[in-house]
Amino acid sequence: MRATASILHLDLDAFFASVEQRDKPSLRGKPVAVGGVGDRGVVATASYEARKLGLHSAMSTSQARHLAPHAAYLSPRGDAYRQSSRIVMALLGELSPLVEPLSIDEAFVDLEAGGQDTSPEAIAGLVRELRAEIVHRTEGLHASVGVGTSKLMAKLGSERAKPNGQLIVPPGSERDVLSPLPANAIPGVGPATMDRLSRLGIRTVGDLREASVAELVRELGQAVGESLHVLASGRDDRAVSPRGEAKSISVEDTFDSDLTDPAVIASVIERDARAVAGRLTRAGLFARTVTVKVRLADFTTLSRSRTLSGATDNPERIAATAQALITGVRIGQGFRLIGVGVGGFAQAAQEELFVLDDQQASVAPVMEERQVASALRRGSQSWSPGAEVEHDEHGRGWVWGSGLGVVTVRFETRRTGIGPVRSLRADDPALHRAGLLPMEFDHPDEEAEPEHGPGWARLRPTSPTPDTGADRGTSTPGTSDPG
DNA sequence: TCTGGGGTCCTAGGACCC
DNA sequence: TCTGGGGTCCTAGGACCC
Repeated sequence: MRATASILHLDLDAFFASVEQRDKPSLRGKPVAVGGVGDRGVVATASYEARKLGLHSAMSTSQARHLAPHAAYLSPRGDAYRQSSRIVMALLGELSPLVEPLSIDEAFVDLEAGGQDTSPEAIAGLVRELRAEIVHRTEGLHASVGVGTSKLMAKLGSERAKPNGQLIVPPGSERDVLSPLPANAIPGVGPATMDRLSRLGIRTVGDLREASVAELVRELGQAVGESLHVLASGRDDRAVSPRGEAKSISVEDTFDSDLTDPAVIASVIERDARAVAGRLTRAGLFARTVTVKVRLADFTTLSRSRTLSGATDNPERIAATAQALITGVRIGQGFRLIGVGVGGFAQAAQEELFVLDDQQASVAPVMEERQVASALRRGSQSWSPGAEVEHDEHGRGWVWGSGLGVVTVRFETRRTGIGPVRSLRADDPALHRAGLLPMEFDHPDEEAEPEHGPGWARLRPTSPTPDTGADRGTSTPGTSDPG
């Protein structure tokens, strides 16, 4: 914990859904849910309009459709989210060399390390400009920002500032802010930990602080018990540290219906193993440990892993190891999910002296991709809802829905305003998948050192950014955003 | 209303080594 | 024969995050 509020936490509001609303003008102001659109899907992000109808992340899509039958249900467009994320992260990098991305839409920034003026007035102004600049560079996305004396306080601040707001938690107010919060306001306290805590009679962060460390450690284990007590007391000294290299890579699929056919299972393993190997190779990494994950029909989740004697990025080797591992799992009522992952990374391959045991695995016949697709009952060229397309005659648009050989497309982009809907034949030769519409501030290949110091405000293009949305959080007692 | 996908970190037991 | 103690690696599972 520091003397000044100089750690910033930024969270992009309803990120996936907001990107969709930005890129699809007809969805602005409407309920939108992004996630798995099938029977077994879950909502990854709901727009604020959808949240008013009771939708939220992790809710099953079938339940969401029940609550909000007229909302738009879209498959995620990872490339589009990464494009906007890059822009925001690059902007944060201009504030300080110490930026720690937590996920695609969240990051901590150490403003002190960036040489920023950390007086409350300066911070409030800086954050306001930062948020306006994000709207400008991302063409309309909003962020909520918290600033505090520690990571915990900054994160709680941005949480409270949502949506589209900012909040500086004043130094010295930490305990007062923390005490009344429910214990699960602390990141890391989920349902299981909350259950155990309530058995100890602990409900709030204040209760947590009063509890003895010994008791917490006994109930929750060494690491969780100790860190929880420290955080609850507001003594959070965790540094903002840019992420190291990834520690694992994995791919997994949940199937529309449980898989029981060994040949289909083998083909899925083969495909996933190759996908993982491809990502390894592109990252220039080699892995020693191969893991197979299986979820049974009754939702029990199993994993089997094997550590090789040398690191590899060889698709055949990874596939053979994964095949050998899954052969050891009884199929029973069927597999709901299958995943393949690798870990234990090395920078170079160390091929093994003995590569015998995996080859002995009885490998079921592997099917063609087309056969796998049909076995999984997924159209090999189905158009996923939300996908960007281009039509030779009608121009750019996105898939509204498809089925029975017909694709319905709305022809609009974030630059066009609301466009018309047309139904086309799914095999219309003039209809293509489209790439991302480029964004002015996106520089995916740029590895240049960001500019530090004086801040980006001076580097900003001269075109004025319209003021978007009022700050929320200015009226929250015990906080300082002079507005 | 049955529960995604991609990750990280922790725990606990057993093997193995000195 | 009646059995320490510590360290590291591996495996499996679980909690949690967005």
